[in-house]
Amino acid sequence: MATTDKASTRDRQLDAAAETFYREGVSVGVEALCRSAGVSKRSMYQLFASKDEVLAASLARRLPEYEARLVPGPQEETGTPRERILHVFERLEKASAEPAYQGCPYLAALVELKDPGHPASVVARGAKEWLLGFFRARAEEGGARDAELLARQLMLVFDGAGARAGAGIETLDGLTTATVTALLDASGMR
Amino acid sequence: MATTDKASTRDRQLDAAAETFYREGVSVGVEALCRSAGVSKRSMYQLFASKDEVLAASLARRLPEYEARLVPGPQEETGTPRERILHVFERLEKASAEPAYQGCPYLAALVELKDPGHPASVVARGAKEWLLGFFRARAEEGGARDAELLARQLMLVFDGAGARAGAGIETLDGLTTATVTALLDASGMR
DNA sequence: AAGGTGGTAGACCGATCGGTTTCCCCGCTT
DNA sequence: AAGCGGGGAAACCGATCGGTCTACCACCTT
Repeated sequence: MATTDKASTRDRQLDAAAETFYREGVSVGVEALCRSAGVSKRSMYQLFASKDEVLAASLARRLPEYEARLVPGPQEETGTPRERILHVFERLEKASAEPAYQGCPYLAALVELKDPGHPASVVARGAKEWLLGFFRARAEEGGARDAELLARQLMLVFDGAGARAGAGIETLDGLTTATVTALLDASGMR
Repeated sequence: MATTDKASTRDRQLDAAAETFYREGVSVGVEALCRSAGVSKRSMYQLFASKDEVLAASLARRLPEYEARLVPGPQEETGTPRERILHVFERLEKASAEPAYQGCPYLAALVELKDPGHPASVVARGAKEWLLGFFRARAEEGGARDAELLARQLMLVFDGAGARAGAGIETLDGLTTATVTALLDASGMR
């Protein structure tokens, strides 16, 4: 049948790979990757040229879902710009409370692969760029005095909170929302 | 002579190891570690039980220097609490401008070794705890409304900025000092 | 029923991992 | 000068790395 064609097999492998990479780190072995996907090495290497490509593709595959979780309505502008920004951090705090939380997978990939030219690093930078752009757009809508500055400040808080919560040295119950509120107020955003 | 006794040999190995771990990541091989220290594996394993121990010891060895760079006078309270906090971020921004900057080595270790029980993770958590304590003490001295909250906010900014600058996706010229100033003002600190 | 076809398990490859051991030389002691 | 001990180079160990390939099996077509 058509539901088990190449594409969906590929997607299932990428979903399993994304979860395994996230749980174990990017240095996890190909064997473990295949085991978690329930597929043989031969099959995986028929779809992907290398482990690096699997990593990059698995990060890319999660991107739409990642973005949709932080920003629910892509077009439907639900709420004020301020509310939409705060919503991102509420989702972050919620996610970080889960026991399996390990921090933002895109920032983790950038840190673990120190190589900026790695295909997965390119994907990860794209994810960060997208969120920065979202913050900047909302900051402009909200009339911040310096939208670019505010957006970069919010990224600092977002990535700092993700990294610290993921490392288990911070708990974030209301911490980021309190911080972001202070920064929004200081920026003159309504 | 006494200057080339066990202790100083050990320290030289740890200094070289710290630099190599920082440059290459914690997954660097023992062989490269020995090469950079100019010592054979045999000698290194006479001083350290395992690579994990070398990593933990090398992070611990850098700790006093790391702390002194962020907080110049340990006892001599130079400047107001606000100035002393801002000084930390000025040093961070200065360090992050160097081309070899890779982010805070302690946060990187926590992210790369996902194991919180790893001896190096314990050292790294200690480094983070120390800075948090410094911020909290200054926040109290400065009369912040909620010193603990402010200290945690500053750690968010510190680690977020270090991670992003280290990953090469942020530049930090004045970004953290502007952010911290806004947070200090919002906290009611004088 | 016969003959593909595609995917699986897993052997296999050379390289490298962390760690141990052998061999040998070099410098110190007496 | 003879002997000793520490350390460097490198062989070596079993395990694992990323990646390839063979052997087989289950199913689909005709």
